[in-house]
This record gives sequence, C-alpha cells and structure tokens, in this order.
Amino acid sequence: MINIKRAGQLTNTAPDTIRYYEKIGIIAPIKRDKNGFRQFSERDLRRIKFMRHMRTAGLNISALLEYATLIQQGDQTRAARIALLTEQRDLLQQKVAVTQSAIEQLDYKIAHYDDHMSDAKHLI
Amino acid sequence: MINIKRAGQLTNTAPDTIRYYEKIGIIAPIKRDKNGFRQFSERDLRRIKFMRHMRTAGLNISALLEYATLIQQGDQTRAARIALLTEQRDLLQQKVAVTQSAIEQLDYKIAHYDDHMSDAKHLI
DNA sequence: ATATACCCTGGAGTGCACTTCAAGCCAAGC
DNA sequence: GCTTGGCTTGAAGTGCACTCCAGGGTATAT
Repeated sequence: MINIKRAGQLTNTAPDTIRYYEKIGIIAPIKRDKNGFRQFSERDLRRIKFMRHMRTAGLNISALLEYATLIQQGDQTRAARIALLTEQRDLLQQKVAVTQSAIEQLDYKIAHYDDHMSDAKHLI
Repeated sequence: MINIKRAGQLTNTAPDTIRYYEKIGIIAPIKRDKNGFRQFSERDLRRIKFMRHMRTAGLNISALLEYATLIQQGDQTRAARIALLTEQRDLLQQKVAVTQSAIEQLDYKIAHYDDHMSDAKHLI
C-alpha cells in the first residue's frame, strides 16, 4: 500500500501539501487504514499529479476547487466542467503570450546591450 | 509634468505600487517638486513599464532588484547584467514549457470528455 | 475661510498557497 | 517496557507582493 511519504515521492508533492489539498477539497478524501493512515490508490496519485501540474502552470486553488466540486457532483456537470477547463486553458494561453513577449524583450536587451547605453529608449 | 496618478495610468500600475517599487529600489528614486510630489520623466515611465512587464511575466522582485542594483553600479556591470537577463529569460522559457504542457493536458481533457468517464487513466 | 482634491510617509493589513508546529496515537525493534 | 519512526490533527506561522490606512501637508475653487 502507498503511504503519504511514498505518494509524495511519486507525485513530487510534499506530504503536507497533499494533506492540505485533501483538506481544502481539491482532491477527494483518501481512504484510511485501521490506524487512520492514508492509503493512496493509483487514481489518487493521478489526481494529485494533475492538481500539481495545474498549480505549477498557474491555475489558482479556487478554480481547481470548482473543478473538483463539479467532478464530485457527477456526470450531469460535464458541460460545466468543459466550460471551466476551456476558460482556464484560455487564461493559460494568455499567460504564455505575456511571458513570450517578456522573453522577447529580454532577448532584445541581451542582444543590444553593447550598442547603446541605458538611456536608449528601449532600455531602462 | 507627470504626477503619480498620471504615471499610474500611463504604465498601468497603481500609484501605491509605484511608491512601493521606488521604496524597495527596483526603480530609481523619482525626482520631486518643491512640495515633495513625484515628477515622472519618460525614462521613469519606461522603467516602471519594464518592471511591471517582467513582474507580470513572473520574474520575482529579488531578481529585479538585483538587476536594478547592477544598473545603478554603472557600466562595469554589463556582463553581470547580461548574465542575469539570460538566466531570467531561461527561467521564463521553462515556465512557458510547463504551461504549454498544462494547456495540452487541458485540451486533451476537453476533447475527450465524451469518450470516457473519470476513471479512465488520463482523467482524474 | 472652507471645502476639495491632490500628494506625502511609515506602518499595518491582505490574500494566496503553502509550511511548520505541538501534541498525540500506534506498531515494530531492542 | 521503552524508544524510534511514521503517521494523525488543528492551528499558527511564513513569504511574497502588494494594498490600505492614518495623519498630515499644499494648492485651487467657491
């Protein structure tokens, strides 16, 4: 059986973070053994990995909680889930665009640091 | 002359944030009029815009402070500045990669929500 | 002269997402 | 039987980047 330490290794997530995710409800309650210790299933691990991945990418907890809540409410929320995922994907795409343009500005500065000094219009 | 309210509008930055940026040193001290009111130059505005842009993209304050400090130290820090900008650009590129992969996962889920239910391996 | 509308400062407060802590339970090894 | 190690909980603490506030100054309009 997979305990919380192992689950943390397998999902690259601190045990405290896993407990926190369960407590706030973005992952479903984990099964316990007779001592109250968490026993992780493969599905639990997939859920943790997914939430970590989305958090790392920049989704906030409240969006993930909404999603987790929709899942818990069953199949009739499918349309709402798709809408939420689509909205969040669009947000991530905007983020990528902003970051790309920052990368371009950095590249420009890196490439032109020789030519001008810092009073040139494009430099600070 | 450009006061802080106008500077905020022109740079899309709250006046409180501009004061904060000056206080912590990621922008140079702003010139004051006889009443102690800030008078922003075009260069000040460029600096604020740059810092906002970088912050929005995800650079942290400490990296920006390092950069601002190097600028203040003059031309002999050019190599260090380029190194810092390059390092930060690489970090942003990694961020973009992570975010892109999250977008792909979301796209996959959006596209396949009909086919399977949530016990499929790729869904949570 | 009084109201209005700016600005200033230092310091406290906020929101987010963890992260750490204190106190305690249970099982295995010496 | 007692220590060690892993787990449990609720609650408090942390770090980051702002954001707000109290108390006060100055200039313009009525």
